[in-house]
Amino acid sequence: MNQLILKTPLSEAQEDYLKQILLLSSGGTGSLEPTLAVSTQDLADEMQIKPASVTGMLKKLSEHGLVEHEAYRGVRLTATGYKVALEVLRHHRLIEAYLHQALGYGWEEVHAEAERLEHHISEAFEARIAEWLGHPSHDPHGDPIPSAQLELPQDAPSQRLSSLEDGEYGLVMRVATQDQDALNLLARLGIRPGAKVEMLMLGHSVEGTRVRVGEQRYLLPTNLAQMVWVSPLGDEYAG
Amino acid sequence: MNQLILKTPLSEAQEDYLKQILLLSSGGTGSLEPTLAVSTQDLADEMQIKPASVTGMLKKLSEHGLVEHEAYRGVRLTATGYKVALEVLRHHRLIEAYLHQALGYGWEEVHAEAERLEHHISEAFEARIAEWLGHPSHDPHGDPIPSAQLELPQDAPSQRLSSLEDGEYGLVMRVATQDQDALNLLARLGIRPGAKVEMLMLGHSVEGTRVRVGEQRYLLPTNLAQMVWVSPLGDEYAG
DNA sequence: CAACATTTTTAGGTTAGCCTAAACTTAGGT
DNA sequence: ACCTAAGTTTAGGCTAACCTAAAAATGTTG
Repeated sequence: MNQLILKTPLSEAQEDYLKQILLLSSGGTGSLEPTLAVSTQDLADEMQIKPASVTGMLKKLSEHGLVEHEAYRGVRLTATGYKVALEVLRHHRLIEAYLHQALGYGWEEVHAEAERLEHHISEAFEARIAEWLGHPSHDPHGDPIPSAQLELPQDAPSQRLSSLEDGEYGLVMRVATQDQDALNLLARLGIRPGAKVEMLMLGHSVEGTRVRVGEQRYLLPTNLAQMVWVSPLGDEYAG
Repeated sequence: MNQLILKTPLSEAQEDYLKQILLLSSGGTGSLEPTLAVSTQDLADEMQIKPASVTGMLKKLSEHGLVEHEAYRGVRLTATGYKVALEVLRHHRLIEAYLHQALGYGWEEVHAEAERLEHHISEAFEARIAEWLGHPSHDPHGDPIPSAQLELPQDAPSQRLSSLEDGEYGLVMRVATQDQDALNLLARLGIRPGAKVEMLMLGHSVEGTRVRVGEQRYLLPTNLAQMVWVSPLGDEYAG
């Protein structure tokens, strides 16, 4: 319903740039407010292309009024660019939710498929799957889905699993990575949105982060523990 | 299941060429046996591009061993090219069926959406929607869907609606056009797979083709009546 | 069977989006 | 304040898939 009207329809590459600028500028906290400027390098790393190619594309996006690019100082989304990025993100996350709930994909499997489909569905398709899903506010990774009006749901505050105190319990709210191997591992351990995780005593060490999920104890690489966002439960919820 | 392994993954454009060569070479009869060679001109017309562009692409497809192109004499699919074309067609028609049955699209609306999606779904997605649908043999237009092994269902013989005798009844089996306006008109009149149509007395004239659908009588442009394939029912099934 | 209209190919050009290599900021350490 | 490393931009290339214009092959027809 919120079909944005632009002079030129955007290419797949252009949509991906805008989406990545949004994700990087909001710093992976899930809040999606485009605060910081994003560097050419960071975009290049994220998109697996060379910085020189990024510069070229930023010039084009800038001419189209979708970003503001100050040479050597990074790039920011304009109001229009921000809306387009949210629209792409809405497509992506609705598709993830649909693949999971309607077609039985595992929550860790949906990203790659959504990544390709997000650029090729119509507004009608978006509307129909949103309807089927009951207009969900979050995707299977716990990421917020912009509404049809491109507004973001208000998320309860959460913290990284790695920041829980020894003995503290957390309810997993988000798994914030797109790395397929990381997703596979976390899925295998049962660390997914809705799961309860305990930070073990002496849980923080150079060897990693020690946690309990269900009956099992795991030594988790700390960088993985940083990708998992939890809402603390207090020790009384043990079990 | 039947993921074809090719040295180079094909581009969207290449897949479209192979699909169109298959559809044109089987002459729109629905049988999908690649009998005739296809001319550069016909491909150019169908795909809305210039003949010169077609020649260039045929050269490339020929180098990849997907078609045999004899200069000035048209093009044919090789065995490999035929399989790829069937795979693309399977994607297309499964998607059409899924959009219709799972997401409530009208049968006349599904083509455009499927046209874009067919190139961007994984084999896993194909398998899941095929499963959900119960491995259908035909899409919402009545076109046959190649099986996962790329075999085609055996269709009962049918004839064009325009070839029914005066007073004869026909059961609509296929609506063989991709023209959106033609589809809209036929859908509005209730002429869809499964519908029963009567050829009226004096039904054939230069003004068009006169038919009855349900309670209503229509003067149908004859070219539209030629797109509709029916299985004759005999007059006794009146009503 | 020669001439012409049609079809097809060739030759050369465009745009999008990537690349490499080299030149140019900018910022940090002393 | 300078010098260097890191980050960025410029310049020049490449490929895919389209285009136009002109040349060449085909086949139909008088």
